[in-house]
Amino acid sequence: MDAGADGGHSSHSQPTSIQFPVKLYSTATDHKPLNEMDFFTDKNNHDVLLHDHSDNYSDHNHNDVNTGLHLLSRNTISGQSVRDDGTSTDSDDKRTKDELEVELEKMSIENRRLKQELHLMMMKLHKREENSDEEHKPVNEGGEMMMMPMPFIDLGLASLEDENSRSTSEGKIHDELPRLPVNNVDGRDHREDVLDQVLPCSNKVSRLNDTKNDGSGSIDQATEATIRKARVSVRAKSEAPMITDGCQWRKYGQKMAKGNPCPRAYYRCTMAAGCPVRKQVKRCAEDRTILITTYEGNHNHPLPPAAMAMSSTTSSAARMLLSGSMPSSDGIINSNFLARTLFACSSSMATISASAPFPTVTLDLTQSPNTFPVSQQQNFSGQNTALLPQIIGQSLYNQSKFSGLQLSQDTEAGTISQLGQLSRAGLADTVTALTTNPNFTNALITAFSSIISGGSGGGSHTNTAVNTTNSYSSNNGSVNNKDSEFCFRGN
DNA sequence: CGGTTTTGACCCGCGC
DNA sequence: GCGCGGGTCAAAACCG
Repeated sequence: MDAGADGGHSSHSQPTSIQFPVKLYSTATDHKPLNEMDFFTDKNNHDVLLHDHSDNYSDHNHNDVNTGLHLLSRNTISGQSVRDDGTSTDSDDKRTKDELEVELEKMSIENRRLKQELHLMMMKLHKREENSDEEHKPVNEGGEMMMMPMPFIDLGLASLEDENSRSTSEGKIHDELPRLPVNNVDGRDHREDVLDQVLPCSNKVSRLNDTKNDGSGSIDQATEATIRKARVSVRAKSEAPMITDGCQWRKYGQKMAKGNPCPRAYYRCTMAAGCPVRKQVKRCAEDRTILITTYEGNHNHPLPPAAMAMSSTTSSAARMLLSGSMPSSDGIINSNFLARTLFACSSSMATISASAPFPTVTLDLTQSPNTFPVSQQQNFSGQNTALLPQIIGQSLYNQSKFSGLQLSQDTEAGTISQLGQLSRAGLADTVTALTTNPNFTNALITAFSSIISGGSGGGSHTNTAVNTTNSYSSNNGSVNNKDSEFCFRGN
């Protein structure tokens, strides 16, 4: 068999009894196959998102793994260089225990801060419910902070794909969220509100797309099909047969792809029964050191933090693509719009392929990310990679502000339908404004770069490099309305 | 023994 | 209608 995507390596067998999220995250790390490219295992920090550092994560197996990464980015841990194989340089040895403790303490503080923020959101929600005339239950009778399963920050297609089923039989993703009191004035489950507050922009953008629920639905069948088929592809240099993205996968097929001597492997998510997420893993025909992983669909179950990073990031990219793919009121397919915009802002980061069978966002991590503006690097340097979903969510949010997108924070009944009634042209403008601003794409790529640096090198505080040539020249790529593929190159 | 991988068969959409 | 290619199924083999 060709040393292709599959390579006869098994996805890690993991306990079917899931004690989310700690158990899974820990297990995924500990049982990582040695020949698997680990994108998201961040050895020094992780779960500041919602969990204490003092818990189970601390006993990660820190075996050095030769990921086979040939990443061009410069890996750093708190400013110190590390080799690509994840081992530290000599200077690392000089790090004192105190320094590590200080770092840990910083992360703990950040963890607490985020917890407080979440708690505040929950309290806010609770307060709003108290103000209603309806009888209600406290958000959390124990008075403790409510732990939210990870999917609540999933920006992904689930809201599009699965809300379809929600309207009829209560979508699974929605039900994965903890039950908040539903007996509100509007009778609406206010988990929606929590979603809004955690990621104000991205989720509302998703709802802009989701016009089916409010009866004003105007997304036709073709668009729905496009939505379901939208994919996010990640290109990365790796000799490993597969990247570790925090999820469990089961291989269900392999095919020889036309024009590629390397087989394409098909995987489905096995973290939950009936999870619709699939991924394809193949190698680039031109450069077999490049591993191409394509994700489709969205998880219908809680994800470990490591998986959230990938899920949210790819979903954000997909969201952007899908937003741009919506037919606008003036009849222009906005993928054109988006494509032109991307070209205009950065040809080095955006290429378009008409060969993709489905709308595909490609995150190209095979190039050096060292070409971002210093300001942007500084924005993300030192960010905890476990915060990637927030980084991207914030990125989306910030860019929406830049673009003048002022989506109502109001979560009263009817808001969703109001959002759904926003004109498509307005959405197109929003998407365009979003993507016109190079900060967004830079942010996305930088965040990914941080992940890679962190995952391969074990560093948590990854600084992107110093070289800051940011070229935004034009490109002569073609645009295909139906089969657009946007490729963000960290070049 | 249960879960995963392998691999040929099958299905389906698309272009001619 | 036919062939092709992508994607999935499912039985057998494999593995821990």
